[in-house]
Amino acid sequence: MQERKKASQQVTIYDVARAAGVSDATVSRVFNNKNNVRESTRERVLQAAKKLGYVANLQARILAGGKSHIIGLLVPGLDNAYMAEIVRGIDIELGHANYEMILYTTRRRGGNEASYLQYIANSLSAGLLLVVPLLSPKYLEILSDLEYPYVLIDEIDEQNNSFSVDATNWQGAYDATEYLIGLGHRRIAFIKGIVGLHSSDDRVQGYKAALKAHGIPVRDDYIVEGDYMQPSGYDKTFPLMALPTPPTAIFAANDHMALGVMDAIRELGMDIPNDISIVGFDDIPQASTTHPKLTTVLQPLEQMGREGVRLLLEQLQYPDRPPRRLTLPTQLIVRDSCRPLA
Amino acid sequence: MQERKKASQQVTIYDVARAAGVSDATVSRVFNNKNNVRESTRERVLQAAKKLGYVANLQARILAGGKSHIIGLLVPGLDNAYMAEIVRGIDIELGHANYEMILYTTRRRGGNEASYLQYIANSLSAGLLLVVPLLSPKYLEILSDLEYPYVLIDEIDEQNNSFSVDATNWQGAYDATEYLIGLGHRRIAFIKGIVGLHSSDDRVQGYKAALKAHGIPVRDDYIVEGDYMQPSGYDKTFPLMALPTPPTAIFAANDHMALGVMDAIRELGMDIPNDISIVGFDDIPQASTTHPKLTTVLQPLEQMGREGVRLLLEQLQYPDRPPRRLTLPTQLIVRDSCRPLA
DNA sequence: ATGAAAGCGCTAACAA
DNA sequence: TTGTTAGCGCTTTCAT
Repeated sequence: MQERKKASQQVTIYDVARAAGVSDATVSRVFNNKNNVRESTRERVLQAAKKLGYVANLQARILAGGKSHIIGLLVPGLDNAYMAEIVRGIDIELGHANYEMILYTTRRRGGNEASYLQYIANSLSAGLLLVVPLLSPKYLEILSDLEYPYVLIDEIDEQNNSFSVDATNWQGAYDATEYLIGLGHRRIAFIKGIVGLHSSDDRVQGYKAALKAHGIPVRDDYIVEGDYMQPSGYDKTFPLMALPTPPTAIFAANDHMALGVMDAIRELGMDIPNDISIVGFDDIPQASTTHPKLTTVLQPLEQMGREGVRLLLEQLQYPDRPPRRLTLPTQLIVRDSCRPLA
Repeated sequence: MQERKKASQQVTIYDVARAAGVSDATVSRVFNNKNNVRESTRERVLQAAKKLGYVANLQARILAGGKSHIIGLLVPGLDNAYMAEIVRGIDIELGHANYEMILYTTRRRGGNEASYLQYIANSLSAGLLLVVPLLSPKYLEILSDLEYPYVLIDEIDEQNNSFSVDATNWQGAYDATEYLIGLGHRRIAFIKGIVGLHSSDDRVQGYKAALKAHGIPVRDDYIVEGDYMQPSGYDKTFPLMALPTPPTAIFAANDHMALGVMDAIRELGMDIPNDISIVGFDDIPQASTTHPKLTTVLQPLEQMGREGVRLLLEQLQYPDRPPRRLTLPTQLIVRDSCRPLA
C-alpha cells in the first residue's frame, strides 16, 4: 500500500540522529530551537538533516504535545475579488506564523449550521476565521457555546462578544461623498449594497451624513437598492439616468456594482468622467485596470485578513483575553472616474 | 493554556473502550467501519462514545497509518476568477466525498519547491491537487520521487507520468477562429497568453490551424504577446488597431485580456460589435455580465476541478493504477461581441 | 549539554 | 469476533 511505501521512505529524526552521531532527543532540541545544545552539535545536526532531506512530521509533533498549527477558514465561496483579497492577507500572515489553513465553505452544509460548526470545532483546526457576510446570529451562539476560538472578518457581533475585524465603512462613504461634493456635485446618487449587511448599511449612512453636513437634501429617488453584484449596478443605472433631473455623480456601494454602472453609462452613450462621475468602494484589483480607472474607497481587505489571523493566534495563545473589535481605516483613492462639475 | 486544557479533557479511544467494556482495538474497528465487529458490540461502543463525546484525533490516526481524509491544494494564489472557478469545483466534489482541503500557496515558499513539497507530503494531506501554471518540471520530479499521489489541473506532464486534467485548448481556439471566419472575417488578430504555458501555446496553434484550414495567411503582425492579464489586452490593442490594415476581429487568449481589449476599443471610440468583433477564452463569470456580453470559449473550469478531485481520490484508493490524462471539451459560447462582416 | 525512556492517540498485524 | 502488542515520529521529563 501507498502509505507503507511512504513510511519506509520518510527520513525521521532518528536517521538524522544516527547520521549526526547524537540522540533523537538532541535532534528534536535543535529543531525546536532549544538553547541547551552546543553550537557545534547543532551545526552537525543541521548538516545531517540537510543532507538527508529531513522534514519534520507535523502529526507526530502535534501528537507528542505540540499545537495543531492549523486554523479553519469559513467562507461562502471564493468567487469574488473581495474574498480573494482577504484570503490573500490571511495566507500571508498564516505563512509567517507557520500555520496551515483548512478551507470550509458554508455551501457544503446548507442549512445545518450547528452540526457543521461542531464538526469543524472537533476536527483539526485550533480556531476559526469567519468571512461570512450576513452571518446568522445563530452561528455566534453556537460558536460561543462551543467555547471555540474564532474571529469575525468584515462582520461584527452586535453583542460585542466576539473578536472581529472590520473597516470604517461609514467614514469611507462619508469621505467619498464629500469628495464628490467638493467637486461641485449636488445630485449624487447612491446604489446600496445588500441591505442588512452591516458594512453596507454603514455606507448608506455615511453617504447621507455627508450630504446633510453640506446642506444637501437627501433625495429618496437617488438612493436605489443593489446587491453588490455587477449586474445590479448596471440595471439600476438606467432608471437613475431616466429621472427628470438625473444625477451628475453615482456612488456605488462597491466596486463590482460601479463596474456595472460604467457599462451602463457607456451604453447610454455618455462619457466617464466628462458626463458623469462614478465612485466605487473596496478598491478591488480591477478598479485600477478598468478604463477610466475607478476612483474608489480602499477597504484594507488584505490587512483585514492579516489582522484577523493575528487576533485568532492571540486568542490561541491567551485564551482569557476579552473580545476585541478592530476597525481599520479606509482611504479614498482618487483616480480617473470623477470630474469637477463644470 | 488552551491546548493543555483541551488535551486533559480529550476523550480518547481508551475511555470509550473502558466505558464499553471492550479493548481499544475494537473501538478503533468500530470507528473505521470494519466489518468484523459484532453488531451488539458496535452499538455498545457507539453508545459509550456518544455519551462521552468522543471525537477521533486525526493526528494520531494519520500517524498510526490511517487515511487523513484531507487533501492539499497547491496554487499560486486565489486572486483571479479562473482559479476561483476551479476551486469551486474542487470544493463541491470534496464535499461529496467528505474530504477536507488544506490550502497551500506557492507564494509561501518562494523558490524552495523541494522542501515545500516534502513538507506538504509529510503533513496531513493524503494527496495533492496542483493548479500551478508554469509548473516547473522540478516539481514533478520531486513529487514522483516522493511517490506522493497528485493530480495536475490545467497543466500536463510532458513525460505522461502524472494524472492530469485539462481541456481541449487547441480545438477551442480552432472553433472560435472558425466561427469568426464563418462570420466573414479575414483579418483576425490574436493576443497570446503566457508563452510556455501549455494551454496558451495550444490556443495559438488552434488559431493558426483554423486560419490555414481556410486558406487565410497567418500574419505575424496580427499575433501579439500578452500575459493573460487585463492590462495586456488593453495595451496590445492600440498597436494592433494602428496597423495600416487593422484587424476586423480580435481573439484574445483569455477573457481577462478580452475585457482589456474591450476597454481599449471603446477608448478608441469604436463600437463593439459593429466596428470590431471580439472573442475571449475561458468564460469566466464576468464574460456574461459585461456589456456587450462577451462571446467566448467555455473552458469547463468547475468540472476540471471536480474531475481533478475524482482522479486524486481514485489514486488514493487504487495506488497502482497508471497515470491518466483527462481532457475535457471546450465549447464556443456565442454572445454579443461579434458580428458578421458587412 | 546530552541521552534514555515514556508516552501522545491511534491503527494494524498477529494471536487467540 | 476480539484482545494483545507494536509501533507511527516526535516531545519531554528525568537522569547523567
